[in-house]
Amino acid sequence: MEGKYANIIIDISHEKVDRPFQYVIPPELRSGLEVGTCVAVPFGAGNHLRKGYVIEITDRAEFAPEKLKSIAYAEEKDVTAQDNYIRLAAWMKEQYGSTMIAALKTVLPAKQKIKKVEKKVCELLLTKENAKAFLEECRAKKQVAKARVLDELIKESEIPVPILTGKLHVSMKTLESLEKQGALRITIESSYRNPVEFMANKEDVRNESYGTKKELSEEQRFVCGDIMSSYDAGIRTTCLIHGITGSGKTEVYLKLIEEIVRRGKQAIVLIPEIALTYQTVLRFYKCFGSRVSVMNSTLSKGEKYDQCERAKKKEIDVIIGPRSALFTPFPDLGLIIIDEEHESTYKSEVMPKYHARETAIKIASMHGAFVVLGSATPSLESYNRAKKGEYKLYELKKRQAGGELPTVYTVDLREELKGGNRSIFSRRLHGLIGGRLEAGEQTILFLNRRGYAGFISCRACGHVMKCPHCDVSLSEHRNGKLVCHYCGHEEPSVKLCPSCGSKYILGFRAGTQQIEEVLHREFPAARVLRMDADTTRTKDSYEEILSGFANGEADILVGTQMIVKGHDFPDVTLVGILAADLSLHVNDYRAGERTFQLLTQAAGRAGRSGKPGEVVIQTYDPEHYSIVHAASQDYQSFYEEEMFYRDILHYPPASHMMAVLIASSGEETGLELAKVIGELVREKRKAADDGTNVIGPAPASVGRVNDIYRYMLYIKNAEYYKLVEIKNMLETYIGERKKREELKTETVQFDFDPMSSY
DNA sequence: ACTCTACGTTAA
DNA sequence: TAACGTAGAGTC
Repeated sequence: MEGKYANIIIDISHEKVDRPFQYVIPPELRSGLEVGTCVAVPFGAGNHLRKGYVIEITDRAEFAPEKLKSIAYAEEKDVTAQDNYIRLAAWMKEQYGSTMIAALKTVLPAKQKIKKVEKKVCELLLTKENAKAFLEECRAKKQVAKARVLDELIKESEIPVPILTGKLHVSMKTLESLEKQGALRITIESSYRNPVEFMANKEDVRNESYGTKKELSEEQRFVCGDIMSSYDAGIRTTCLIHGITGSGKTEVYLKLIEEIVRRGKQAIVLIPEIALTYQTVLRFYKCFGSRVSVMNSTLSKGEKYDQCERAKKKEIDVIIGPRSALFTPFPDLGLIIIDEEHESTYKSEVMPKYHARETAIKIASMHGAFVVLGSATPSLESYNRAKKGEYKLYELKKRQAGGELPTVYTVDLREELKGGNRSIFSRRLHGLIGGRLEAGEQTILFLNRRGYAGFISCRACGHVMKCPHCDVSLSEHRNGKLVCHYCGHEEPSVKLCPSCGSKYILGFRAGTQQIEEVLHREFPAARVLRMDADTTRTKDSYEEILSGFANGEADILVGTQMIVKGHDFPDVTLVGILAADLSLHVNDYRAGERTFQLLTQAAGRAGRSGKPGEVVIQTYDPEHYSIVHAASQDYQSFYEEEMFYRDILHYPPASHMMAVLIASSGEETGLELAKVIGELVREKRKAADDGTNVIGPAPASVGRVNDIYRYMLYIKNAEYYKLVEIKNMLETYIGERKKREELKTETVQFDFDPMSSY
């Protein structure tokens, strides 16, 4: 790449210098320099040579050119892990439309707070008498700080540095000077803490009931064997394991990791944060002991840093964690496993809005590793790729404990209304709950209100108000109008159902709290646990409720989607899904897919340990394909029907879609810019004639945040790289207008194949 | 992280 | 007022 200047991030862990600095590229380095290259540059007043990373090469001087210094030299092109990760950051910036800094920050392991982890200790080297003499000498020289230190050290010969610098107000300089004079020594004790050992203490590890190494079933053995022999043959194709709920995917993961570790490689296991529980971690700990570690959001930066260091030094072979664990710097990475691959938490919500699946595949290809995806309800994206042969598909069709899949009843709530039942519980569900209480078995009641966004539906016939252009539900605005958040289509609110004329057409309101109250009224003897955002403020309370329920401390658990993930409840034989429609009609094209996933996962909770399970799905729309196929536990049919709709409407994975968020402090200026951008893309693409489809602009569903107005554009194209081209074009366009100071508060953000609605 | 600078303290 | 110490700013 041509360019006179290089923007460089200095390798110093301090927020104040955590930004690019521009340097002149000397002629002899013109050819050999690229983004990601490690260079040495003079930095600061002392012009000390420091390590840095090239993040951009440009012709534009962004700083007074006469003040620019020159790069001293470029590091030899050794393929260190670090360089790999810089290149990964550059890839993410390009793929997902982010700043280089943001990409680097997500990719590079936390370097900060090293001091807190390293325990620095001051140790007196002189004898007490000599020290006293030296102390007097310092007093004489008016070196009060030094005197203070010596005074303390005479009392106690070993003192941690933070105490000296903190309480005694002594600078590091003073201590160093004392060290030079030979009065004391500063020693660094670095102590790693292993969060797994911390978690998995005592009897639990020896307790056999927590599923130790079981014999693999024939199915499981076949999958492991086939994957490993492909690996040994040098094949690195991504694998998708589609295994029904309870088919024992974790056993397959454990076996695969064992094989990979035996070959001297390391493995990363990604799980949705919500499923990262004591139970899960313990299973891995039992297999790999202290060679496994956890990464999660409750760890401090220092602890995260520890994990990275241990990974680099090969002190661990396996790391378990959420999305961010992807960037654990293993030197010989062999395998990345993504469990519950369809989960939307694998897509980052902040810049860079990367998807863990694609990023994992990129990382794997950089390391000669491969990726295994696993789910009972694979995302349409993954299953589509498996069908096209891009991924290798494996199926696990048998339940591990030999149990049958539960019996599913679909209850039509419209019929309940006709029959005069206005309760939250249908008569069937009510009866079954009573039966379970008598039999002493457990029940889970599930309210899937994720992304619930005020859709309007008819209680009598189930009709839902939809956009005539986008096939997503219309949302009710405060001004009473119904709005589509993809294209901006607006229509007045309705009093009577346009389909059947009933006046019972309105939004849906019910919370876990109301359900709990009704339960107390109807089943006074039942012990009820409730789990939602209110009752799980802290991480521990979440764990407490789940394990409490698993241990039989309650008869009924009421909760939102958090209860259907991860935990095994052997005594649950009834699952009630109270309003399956809630997740069906959010204003998002993935609503059908999400509903199918939630229902299947929830139904899979019932009857896990041999005892037969029953599931009741309550809905106003029993004919909807998501509900029908979830009830019959038929992924294949669901996939085909959903894919048919995606094809027609060019939604992912049939096509790719880029969401463009335009934010501005001005209501008009924002809309104006959104329109201009829309037209710009339309013009350019009409000329190219490549099937690009521009939708909008429309106000975002949260149209104003902190007095910033937000507008959305959606751009669709079958080719991902075409969208990247458009993104790059828009980035330059915005950059130029910013430089001419035509744009000030306006910002533009991109989200590729979005998982969340705006 | 390191250096520089400006300001504060202190003992003569 | 020098000499020492310290807090804060800036680093292309």
